Amino acid sequence: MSGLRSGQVAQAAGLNQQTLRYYERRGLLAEPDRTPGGHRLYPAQTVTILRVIKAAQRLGFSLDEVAELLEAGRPHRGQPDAGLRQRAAAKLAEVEAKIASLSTIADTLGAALEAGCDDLMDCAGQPHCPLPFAGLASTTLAAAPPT
Amino acid sequence: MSGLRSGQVAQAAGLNQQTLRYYERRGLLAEPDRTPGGHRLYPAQTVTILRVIKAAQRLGFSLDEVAELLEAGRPHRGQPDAGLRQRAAAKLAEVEAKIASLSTIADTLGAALEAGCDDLMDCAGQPHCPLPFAGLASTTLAAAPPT
DNA sequence: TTGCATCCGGTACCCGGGTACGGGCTTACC
DNA sequence: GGTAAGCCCGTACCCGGGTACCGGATGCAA
Repeated sequence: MSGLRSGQVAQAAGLNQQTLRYYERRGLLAEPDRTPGGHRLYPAQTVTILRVIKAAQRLGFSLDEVAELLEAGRPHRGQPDAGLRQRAAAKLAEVEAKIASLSTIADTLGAALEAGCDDLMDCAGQPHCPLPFAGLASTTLAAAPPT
Repeated sequence: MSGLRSGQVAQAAGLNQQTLRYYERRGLLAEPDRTPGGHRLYPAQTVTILRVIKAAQRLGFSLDEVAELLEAGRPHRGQPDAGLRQRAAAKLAEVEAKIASLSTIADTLGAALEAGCDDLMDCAGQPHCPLPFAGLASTTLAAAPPT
């Protein structure tokens, strides 16, 4: 019933132990139990958590955002936490915005390929090729919060 | 017909001069002409290029990748560069993969919201909530090149 | 020609996200 | 009990992408 040791977890999740400790420091991973000697004992669930973290992260969430998401998705302790929903909903909107932008890019790339557009710059700068890059850029910038 | 000075370009593109020089060092921006005194004189096109760079970058391309894209999209000098097409096509595939992943995440978030799934971890770890996070994670990992 | 805004280059620093290293203590197994 | 593998913590380092600071040189206009 001991749980998993850091090495096992790390291996199972495909990352290294330093990273586990790092996530722990960052608050992404709860502090696990310890053996009497001080070695970490992780619940099996941890591997799943790590996968989730990695997945979210790969998709453009920062560790802080991931932490937020996890936090947001945590069991309501006492409160029917509507705040979580809001965060989740906000994230959803973010994701959708990213998808939209990426779709634009994809279309653009596709169109460029199709059209034999050989110089992205020319295309973006001149009206002969319907490259929405520039517009996309400004749109994106306008839509984005002051980074 | 002096062209634009770094400050103007920077302002027009919404970033600062250091960044221009940085991009130049990185090879994203060609070295511009100079005044006799050594001040940079950018062609107006540069602003567009910068917008493109920013747009691409915001969408998850690293500077190196952006450089590649620009390089790829450059006029064929002598060759009918099929290589460019390939790169562009590869990027397109990448983008589409990202979109797919993001869509999964979006669906997941949406489903979680709908289902009143309050703890992402529980959901991801147990079958009662159809959260594809874990699967997504492994899929993504498997599909991705050795980062 | 003087003067102020700009720009130059170089170097140093910041942040996010890890990763490596090293000395020392646990665990586990024989 | 001995010994190797594994883990501990702290600290330092790496990379990407910028950004800041600085002293000195230019640009440009009055």
